[in-house]
Amino acid sequence: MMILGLVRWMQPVHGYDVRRELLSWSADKWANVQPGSIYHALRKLTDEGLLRAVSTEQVGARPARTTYEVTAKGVDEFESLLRAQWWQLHEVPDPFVAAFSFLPAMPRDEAAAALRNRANLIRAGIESMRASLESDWVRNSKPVHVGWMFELWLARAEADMAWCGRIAERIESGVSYLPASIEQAAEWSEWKGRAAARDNNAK
Amino acid sequence: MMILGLVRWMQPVHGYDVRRELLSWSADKWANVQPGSIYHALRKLTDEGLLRAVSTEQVGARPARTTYEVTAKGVDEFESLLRAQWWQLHEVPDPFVAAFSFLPAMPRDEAAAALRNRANLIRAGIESMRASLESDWVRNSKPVHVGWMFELWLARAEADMAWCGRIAERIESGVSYLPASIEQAAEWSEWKGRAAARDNNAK
DNA sequence: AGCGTAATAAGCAAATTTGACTAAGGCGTG
DNA sequence: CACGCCTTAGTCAAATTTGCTTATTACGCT
Repeated sequence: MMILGLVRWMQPVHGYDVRRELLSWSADKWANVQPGSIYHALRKLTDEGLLRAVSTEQVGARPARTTYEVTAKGVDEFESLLRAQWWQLHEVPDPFVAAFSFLPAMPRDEAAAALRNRANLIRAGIESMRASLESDWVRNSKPVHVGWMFELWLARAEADMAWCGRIAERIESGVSYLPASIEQAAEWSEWKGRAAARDNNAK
Repeated sequence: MMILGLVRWMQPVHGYDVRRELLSWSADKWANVQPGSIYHALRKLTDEGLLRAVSTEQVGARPARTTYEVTAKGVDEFESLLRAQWWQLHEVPDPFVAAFSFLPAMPRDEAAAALRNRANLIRAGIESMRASLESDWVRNSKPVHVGWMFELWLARAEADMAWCGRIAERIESGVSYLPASIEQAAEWSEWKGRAAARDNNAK
């Protein structure tokens, strides 16, 4: 719950403010927060005594907005949550890795093409990110650690891109997917058959 | 839903088989699947007509186990799901990045220490991964693309580790977090105050 | 032979997340 | 000035995920 952190930073705030801030950081991508979850989180945190509802204003006949503040307990909880992320390593689930584990289900040429495509998408991302890193806007108006986050993103993206290229080459080189011992051969043979069939259709 | 892919690969299977396979790949880490979700997913996929329940056996008085198979529709759906992951780039949410965005809330020395610690944890992971990559067990009994997945993991981990080191140095060097233009200074001043207070307590 | 532990197979309630939906107010514009 | 369209603020049901629980049977050990 890094919503807590945001409330702490922006307090006092109402839900819609939090939502806009999250969207402006496009945090729906790298955090785990879609707009819909915010209000639930705010209420839950209030029930747990980490937040305090400060006031409820109403402008015209629009939905009333409730403003929140962090309690002392909330600050403590936030600090401990924060430290959990700083000091511990949490593997992040990556759907691409999951999909890659089904490599034998893809025709060879499609797999290689998809990896090259992926490398290009990543390259495009890298270039636009590098551009904004060097733009005056980020350099002058954002705290420097925002740039550092961009650097992390860049480093990971470059590693990914290089890997895609290497693997695409190996797939194109036609090496067998089978392990050195041939026992497993039978397990994958059905898929190999299907993939081969598609290879033939494609040509 | 890569459960579908597993069922396709292992069919016919019952839930517990899928669960064991997932755990043996420790897929609860890199996929988004805890054991509890499997049975729900199987039932949902069956309702949608992607799977078909084949039989229900019972051994002794233990819970009856239901065996599933993939339907033609299920195969189609799986292929399209698979391609969505191969051809498109999906940013993955990383809680560490979220936590790092709150850097100004951490005392400088703790932030640097945590990053160095993180680098060490990653280094340990890299070493054990490199060991299993070179072990005969993986080289001989697993399809080669499993090794390739390890390589991706290694490449990312090395990028992360290097970044942690660089950033720890910068934090220790005492550079200001503030952007070049001083306007924003006020916004962060409260946190700076707190962090500085803790810096003083620590010494 | 008895006892504790692990494996077998799933179920379920509760927590979380998602995505779509409301409904009024303001603003530009033809 | 009437019209669409965007912004404001938040709700809600449905989908998903999680973690815990149940209740046999098999196995190892003394």
